[in-house]
Amino acid sequence: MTPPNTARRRETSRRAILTATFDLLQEVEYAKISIEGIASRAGVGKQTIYRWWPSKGAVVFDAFLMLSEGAEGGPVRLPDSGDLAADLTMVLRATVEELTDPRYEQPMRALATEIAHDSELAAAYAERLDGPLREAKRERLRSAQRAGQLADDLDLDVAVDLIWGPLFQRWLHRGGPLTTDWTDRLVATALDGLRPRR
Amino acid sequence: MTPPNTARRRETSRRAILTATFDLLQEVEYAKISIEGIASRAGVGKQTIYRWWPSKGAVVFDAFLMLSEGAEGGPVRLPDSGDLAADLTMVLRATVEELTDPRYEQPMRALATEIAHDSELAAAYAERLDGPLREAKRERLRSAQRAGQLADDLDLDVAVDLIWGPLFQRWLHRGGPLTTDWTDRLVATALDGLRPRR
Amino acid sequence: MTPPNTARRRETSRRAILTATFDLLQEVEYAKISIEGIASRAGVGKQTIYRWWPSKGAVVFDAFLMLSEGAEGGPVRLPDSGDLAADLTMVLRATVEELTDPRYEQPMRALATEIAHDSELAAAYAERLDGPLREAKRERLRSAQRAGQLADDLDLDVAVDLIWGPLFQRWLHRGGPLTTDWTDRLVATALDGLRPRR
Amino acid sequence: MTPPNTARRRETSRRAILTATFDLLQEVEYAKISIEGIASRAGVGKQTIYRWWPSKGAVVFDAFLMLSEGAEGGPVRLPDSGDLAADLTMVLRATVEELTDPRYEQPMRALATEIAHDSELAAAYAERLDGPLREAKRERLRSAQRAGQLADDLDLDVAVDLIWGPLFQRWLHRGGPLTTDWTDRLVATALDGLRPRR
DNA sequence: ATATAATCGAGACGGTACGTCAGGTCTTGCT
DNA sequence: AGCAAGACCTGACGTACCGTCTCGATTATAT
Repeated sequence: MTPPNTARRRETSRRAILTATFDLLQEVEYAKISIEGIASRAGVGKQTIYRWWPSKGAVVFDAFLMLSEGAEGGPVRLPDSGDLAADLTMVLRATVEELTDPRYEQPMRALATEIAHDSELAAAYAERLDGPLREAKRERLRSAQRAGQLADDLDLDVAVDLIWGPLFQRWLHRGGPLTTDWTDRLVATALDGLRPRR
Repeated sequence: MTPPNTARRRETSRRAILTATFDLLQEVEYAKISIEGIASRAGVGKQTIYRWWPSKGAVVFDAFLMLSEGAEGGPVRLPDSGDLAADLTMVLRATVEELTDPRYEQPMRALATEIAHDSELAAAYAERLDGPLREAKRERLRSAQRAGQLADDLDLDVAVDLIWGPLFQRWLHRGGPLTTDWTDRLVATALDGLRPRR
Repeated sequence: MTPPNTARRRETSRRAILTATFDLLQEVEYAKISIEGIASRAGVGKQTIYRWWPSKGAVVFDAFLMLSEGAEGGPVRLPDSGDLAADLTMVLRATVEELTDPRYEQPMRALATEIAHDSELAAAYAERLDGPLREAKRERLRSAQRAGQLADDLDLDVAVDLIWGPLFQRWLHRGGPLTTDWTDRLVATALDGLRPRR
Repeated sequence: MTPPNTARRRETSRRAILTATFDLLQEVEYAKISIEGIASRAGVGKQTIYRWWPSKGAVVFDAFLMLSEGAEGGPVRLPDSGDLAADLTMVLRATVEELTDPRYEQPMRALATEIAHDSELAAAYAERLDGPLREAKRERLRSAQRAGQLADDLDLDVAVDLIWGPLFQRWLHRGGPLTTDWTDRLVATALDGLRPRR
């Protein structure tokens, strides 16, 4: 994602570009964001963007990366109180909070749709951004599995998809309101399954 | 979605535009499709598009609508052999087939991302395109519920999300390969839930 | 200038079009006047204009024709007090008045430049609009010639051009201010010639 | 007539645009010339035209300017054989030749009518294009005046208008054929005046 | 008085050009 | 060498009009 020799690269320009990008994402519709706009907002020549990023999506992606690296101190962990249902409920509620936060909603939709169209970006996303988070989710489930709260033969990847897939889908496609009621039922249903339990 | 008086509208132009749109969606990346391109491909003046549709997304949407209306004869129904697991497995495999069909993949990604950015479009999608299909899904589950195969207190809407949400999410975000193996495990896990039975 | 059978033609529409045209000429730059604009201002279908006039210039021309026919009662005559210099001075001052009248300046510039580009229109202009006026000018000079105030062998057509040519030229090309001082000197110089007398 | 900083301007583009403009003026009716047409003929982006010229008329004007600057070597001078009538006759015949030359007629009509509608352009024309020529005309007359061939109190500006005004007027408004016979009579009448001598 | 046919208003249509915005490349000095 | 600045060619935007073409709904004779 950064072709030439990084040595002489000016760090201040890089940060200015990524910050300007993220700021713009919050302010205007994604489709209306332009390289020119980013450059002028960042006080940077267009060439400086084209030199270091192959596409607008890549800039957006790096803007998120910068943000997440800034936030992070050490590996991500999901809460583990021993009560899986309670922990999941809490995490999903927090996720909903973030997804509907006006500061992040538009930028995240932008990232999501860029990924949908660009498989290289999708791979980078899977590795750099989603990877650690997904591992944390898997880890929390593994812990529950060890505690006998989940089926032994459960495919943890499928399980992660089963819980978070519906949430992201509903959010991205506006399938309905993201209420706590809904997330709570989602967790319960995923844990118990559709079939009647005795 | 169609502002002026529809009376004098020329049906041949309308069809030409929608057909051209869908054809283009298969050939070139969505972002590179232009109103100008659609108009010239359809042999139509640009104004004729701007007169009847408010945005590129709306045209794309109507192109899908035309397609689905053409295909449909009566209400959509999911197979009902009495064996829910088998039926769902089959339907999901077919869905995967469609989602990865080169003719439809790009157009459907385009539609999905347009919906993600335009809530009006999302509403129209929910009502006109996804609505009947979702009702069919719910109906199949209701039938199973009546047969005692699903929990009595199951929220069918959540159930639908639980099965199809992960699928669409994995497809759209390229979360991994869409193999029959994965869909089969998805169905099984959704039906049984994450918790151990017995 | 009016092709089909004039019998069934609606006179009210014709007048509305010509009036609207002349009004528009006063209000907006000639280049910005459109058939659509005239039609909508006149409350008339575009086809009604296209049916009866071959070009925008022709409509403008007819608008002038209508005006001049309205004004006229009998043939045009220039004043003839017996004092040619005085009469010409007066007439030229009046002409300047008209050429710089804000109600007429723009429309007349429009007509003048249409004529410059369309020789058919120029012929119609020469015959219907300029013709009678030019004949009146010639007649006034002929009268002076009979009175021995002009050279016997004078070509009256050249004489008319010599007096009014410079005026129109200065007006149309904005060669300088059209003051009474200038017109008076023009008349005097034209009458006496450039060469020294005696 | 040239807004931004001229420093970075590409001279090749400028010349291509002006040349293309002049060429087009010879080929097609002025009203049918478009910025788009000029740009494509010149192999230039439209923006490059809009960047440096405010209007189509300004481009046309500069095209003429380029031509006249190319032709010129030093200040313009009218022939001075000592015989004013002969010299003027010759010059007017040459002017007629030029005005009716198929290469220049349409372009010059275009320039003339642009000037008629745009007073800024008219001012630029008066200063840059017509100015030197008019001074040459005045100078020739001044020389004749010194030689006692013209009245001492003659206003040379009026005199210039008296000779060339009728010519341009007849040409632009197609007032009649531009024969040598007519121009010769024009010169004679202007010199002698309308009043009888002796 | 009624049929009948041209004219009318309205405005959709396939086009062309408008003047603007942005994309991505290239060039020019400055640091 | 990287950079800010910005000119350049390209292509698309959304709008305004072009001149043609239906549509009913008036008229104004010609039956």
